Amino acid sequence: MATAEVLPERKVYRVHREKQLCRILESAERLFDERGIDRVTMAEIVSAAGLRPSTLYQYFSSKDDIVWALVRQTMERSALRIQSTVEKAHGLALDRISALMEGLTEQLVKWPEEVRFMAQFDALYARDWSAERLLSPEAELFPDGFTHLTTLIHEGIADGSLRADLDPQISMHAALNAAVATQRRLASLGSRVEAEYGQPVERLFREATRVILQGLSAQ
Amino acid sequence: MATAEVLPERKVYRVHREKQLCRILESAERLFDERGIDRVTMAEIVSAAGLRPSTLYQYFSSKDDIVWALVRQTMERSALRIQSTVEKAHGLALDRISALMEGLTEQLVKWPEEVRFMAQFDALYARDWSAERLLSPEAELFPDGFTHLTTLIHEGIADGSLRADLDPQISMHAALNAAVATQRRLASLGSRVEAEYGQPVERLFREATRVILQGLSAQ
DNA sequence: TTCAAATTCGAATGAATAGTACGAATTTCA
DNA sequence: TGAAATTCGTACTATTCATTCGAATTTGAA
Repeated sequence: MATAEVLPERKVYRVHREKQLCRILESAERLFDERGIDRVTMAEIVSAAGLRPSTLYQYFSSKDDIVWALVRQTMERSALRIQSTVEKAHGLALDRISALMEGLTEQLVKWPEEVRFMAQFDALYARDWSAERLLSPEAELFPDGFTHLTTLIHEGIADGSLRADLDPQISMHAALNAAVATQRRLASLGSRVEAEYGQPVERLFREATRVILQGLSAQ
Repeated sequence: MATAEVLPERKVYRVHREKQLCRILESAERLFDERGIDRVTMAEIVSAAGLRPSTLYQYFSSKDDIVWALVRQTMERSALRIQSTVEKAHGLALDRISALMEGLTEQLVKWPEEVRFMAQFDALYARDWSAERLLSPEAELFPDGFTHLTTLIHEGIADGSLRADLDPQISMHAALNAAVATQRRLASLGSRVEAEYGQPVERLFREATRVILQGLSAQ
């Protein structure tokens, strides 16, 4: 009692645990995408991951735990990918916004399951997620905070690439939100879109971002 | 066997049944919005409607039945409301599109729970809905079919209100889809949007539609 | 008021489900 | 090789769920 106890320094097989964690998350992600988050049971995840129930509970204490881990992972991944796309872009503000849209397109085409998962998150979890738990997707995209977006508008007006009548406080938020919303809805509807509109998802999304960019552009 | 049996002409207390049906659907709608479709149990719907389980099953054979009835009802209602908004609009194609966007705004502001419900539908049910079961939201809006949208672009280019470089085959689909997607995502995120962007949902949505319209507009 | 049929109720059933507990077997890695 | 970390196997509890069935109640027409 007199001296602080040294923490047990519990030994752990880190690489092994990391791999198991991955197995579980991958299985869960696939199942969530195939059947919807709320319809997937722990037992299914267990057997998809090739484990026993008691083992799974060594890693996650509930399905919600798994969901949140996946959300975090997915957001981080997609933020990194899109950031790297955007970083390559220089020049006019409009071009940088265009690069951002291109990043969203790439994600939609290459990792539609991720986008679908985030769409489920939007519709089901976003409303009662606690702020501490997670940054918003946009915040994840722009670590400097939303001032970055506001600045972008200012720069664009200054360099003549964006319309002068845009409102720095909200235009960029609105445009980005519209793009993300469109991306996620198209991912969710998937082949149904193609059947009804007779156009591939990618084409429709590109056209949507083109319209949005056109709406921001100076001429 | 020789003669066809006359159908029993089963007697039914129509007005009573209609009222009960309403009770059930209203209770279910509220619960679905509060807690998410897949997390609501039959027992909850039952008690929210003030019935016994066995009574509910006289009206709906499963939760899916209830969901689909609600989807149909919600789509019909919103399509009617928006149609009436659009019908009042005349003149340039751009103005008619603008009226459509205004209709979406009104719906978002006045009946956000309906929009949230449809957002859940998009994310969870849309992928495996059978075409016979339901028209798409856009098809519901435009009974004449999608040719209407294509025509609208043609007219807009002709009357000089829309950009000449739009693609009649997809521009309008893309714009409408973007607007609907934005509307549903904003409804889902709700107060979270306001907390993070510091702007009311309505303001953000109006700005998004403004950008989209600007992107379609000739100058 | 009466009566048959429509509707509701009460109670019960069986199936899934989440989550736990613990000792034995297996794997990891120093 | 050996100690410890991890998994397995199994069994168990308790809950929640959807659904059914026959009895009771209510309805509306005569």
